[in-house]
Amino acid sequence: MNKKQPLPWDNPRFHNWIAVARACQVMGLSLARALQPLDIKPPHLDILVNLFRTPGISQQDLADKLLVGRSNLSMLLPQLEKRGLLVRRSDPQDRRVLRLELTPSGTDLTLEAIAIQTDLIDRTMKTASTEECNLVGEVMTRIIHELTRPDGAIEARTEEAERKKA
Amino acid sequence: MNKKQPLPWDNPRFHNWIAVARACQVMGLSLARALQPLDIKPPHLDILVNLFRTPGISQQDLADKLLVGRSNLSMLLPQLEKRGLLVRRSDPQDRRVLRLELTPSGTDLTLEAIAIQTDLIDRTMKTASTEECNLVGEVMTRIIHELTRPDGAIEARTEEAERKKA
DNA sequence: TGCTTTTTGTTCATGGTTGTACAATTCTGT
DNA sequence: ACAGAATTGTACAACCATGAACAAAAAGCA
Repeated sequence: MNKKQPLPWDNPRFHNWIAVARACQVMGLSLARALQPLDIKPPHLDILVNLFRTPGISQQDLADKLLVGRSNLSMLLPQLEKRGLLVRRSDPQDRRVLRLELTPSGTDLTLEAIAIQTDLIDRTMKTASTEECNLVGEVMTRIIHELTRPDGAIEARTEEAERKKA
Repeated sequence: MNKKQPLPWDNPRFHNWIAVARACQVMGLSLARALQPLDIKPPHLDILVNLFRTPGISQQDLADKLLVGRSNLSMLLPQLEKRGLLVRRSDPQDRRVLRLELTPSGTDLTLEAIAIQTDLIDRTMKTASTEECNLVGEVMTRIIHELTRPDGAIEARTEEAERKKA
């Protein structure tokens, strides 16, 4: 039954990717800790940064960008709105969508959070040269493109997505 | 108030790290999908692989390796044990600890899952040469070491951890 | 030995994420 | 114009992960 299964510990792609995954995990934990003083978590930061760079985006488009379910944003956004960090304005052109925008205080908080994140990344990668960083980013970009191709291994097999194909 | 906050979009360390984070996210989603036929999820795979490579490990040591809370394993392990994938044998030397070990069928499933993961990684990184992979792993390893230093930004600030310092 | 402290695993309340079901709105094709 | 399909956001139940509180066992120390 075992159709030749050599263990992959010596496979360069395999074990180096494992290092990538672990680095992401520890970076995520460190970021969560570094953001505690601002009382936000990494998912909130993702939202805020996207709103900063793309004001007026809809909840659905934001969910697509972040690769999370839109129900997730339906829970998170009202909570950030109550904190006065953003506003959800109904679009007169299409009354289904809510256009998202940072408030001034939301923009301030976002800039603070970005500074914290940038500082963490800079300190963490201080031993990597610009050329090394660019090569890493190059490899990662190819991975992302490979996995997000239309036939890629990424789309969730939900009923809604199945119907969309038909 | 704004003490010079240039936006980091052009900072090589910053934007290349963002690519790393996104690659990890899409790879995690893809792995979850690829593992569906085996009815396990990435966290289960992490557990199984560690048990495969370190038989007889205790729950606490496993939690430390995986960087998750031990209460998490207290929920997950009995469920994997009920599926017959592993056994938890009480240590006669120290009757507090439970020694974890894969069953034969657990080993089989682990090998299948590793094959699936290896295949996914190989396909995804096929455009990256061995040298590129090794450089990526090198950079990631330095990041991990930087973040897991004793004074690093990783340890959770829990009451238990605070007491340990005193 | 006795007493305190530490360690291990479990239980439980809390909060986060997901997918599904649903109402409101817009689009499509005839 | 109008009925059916598609899209947007919400509500909800299920599942996962976490930290705190706890009981049992071991270790440290007088």
